[in-house]
Amino acid sequence: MRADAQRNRDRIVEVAREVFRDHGYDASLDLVAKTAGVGAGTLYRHFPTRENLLDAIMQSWVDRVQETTEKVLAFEGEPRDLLVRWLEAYAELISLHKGGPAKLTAAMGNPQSPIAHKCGVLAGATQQVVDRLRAEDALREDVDAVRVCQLVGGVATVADNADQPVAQVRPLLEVVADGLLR
Amino acid sequence: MRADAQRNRDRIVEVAREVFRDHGYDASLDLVAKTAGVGAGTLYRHFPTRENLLDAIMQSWVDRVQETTEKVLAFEGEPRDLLVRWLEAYAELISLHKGGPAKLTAAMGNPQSPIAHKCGVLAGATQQVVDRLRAEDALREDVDAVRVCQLVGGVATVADNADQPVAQVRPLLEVVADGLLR
DNA sequence: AACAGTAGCGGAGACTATCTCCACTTAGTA
DNA sequence: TACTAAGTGGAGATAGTCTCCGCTACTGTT
Repeated sequence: MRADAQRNRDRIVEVAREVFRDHGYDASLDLVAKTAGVGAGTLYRHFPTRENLLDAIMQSWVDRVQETTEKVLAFEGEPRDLLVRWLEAYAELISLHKGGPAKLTAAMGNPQSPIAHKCGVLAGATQQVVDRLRAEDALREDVDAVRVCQLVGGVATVADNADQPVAQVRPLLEVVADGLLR
Repeated sequence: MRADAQRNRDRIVEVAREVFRDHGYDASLDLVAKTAGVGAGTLYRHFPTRENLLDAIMQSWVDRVQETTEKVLAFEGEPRDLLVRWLEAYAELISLHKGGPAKLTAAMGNPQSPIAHKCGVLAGATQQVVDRLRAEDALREDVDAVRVCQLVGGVATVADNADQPVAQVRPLLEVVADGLLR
């Protein structure tokens, strides 16, 4: 990629992050372009869809997921504790942006989605948690990582839609955790 | 209201129901107007916002909720059976329209919403189920009707976002049910 | 340093959806 | 039948998405 194109790309991502934070994820993309000082065509060439742009913005989010994941997986203790910790971490991670829970949970089950691969870390970590609980025979038989993600995703989506802070759904996550365990 | 205005109103509601079913909740309102054979102005005078129109459409939905509710509440059997039946009925009822789970679950916690009062029947029925389980001391202490609604709403929302049929989330509802019970 | 070739740019404008305005039509009434 | 105000419809204002293409200027070559 040419140097000036790279500069524009970076600038668009940087500006978009601010615009989306200030105006919500529905903000006009033309506004993003104008604020970044580029034409609409330039924005759309770099990011054909809104999702592609979100994808780029989320790169820093992926780093954060990685970090949190390692922390939780390092935990050695009761299965229920591990599970609750993971569910909470998961809910928090997907709720960092308004609209995140719904978007990420939908992307999780749809490999076509441009942000699907960003979810890989989350899916992988959930799988690891499931494996550990399975090894200790603490989990229901009919449960897999996908279902865990769906359940937490659902709870987080509800909180997000109601403009509630994620912290407030802890009791729901405990219910989910107890339902997941034997 | 003048007779012709009433006719137009009824026709718009009838047509909108079909259009929304076929094209999703985001269908163009101008399309609804055109299909109903009225001008956009007529539609917007009767229903200033999209939500107002949805509200009108949902009247028949309320009737259906009432009916289903009575059926489930008439069930006499094991607490877990009752709960699972209700969770399934609930999920199905809020999933009748694409986008319904998210909209209804959000409205459930927001009394300002134009469709909030439509949820009264659902909330009431859930409360009745909770009361019965509570009487039999089958429910966790920290659980109330609101939380039950949030959990099922979340699961249904995930299914809806992923374009899965509601029937497919039965296992998730069982997990939720087991988590809710003592 | 000058040049050529092309990657990349910008923004006008096509397209679509929402919603308003007001000249015109028609139901209800006397 | 004639009056009047409730009701209508659809053109057009406004706003967002996305494309097209003539022009600009970056980069590698000489």
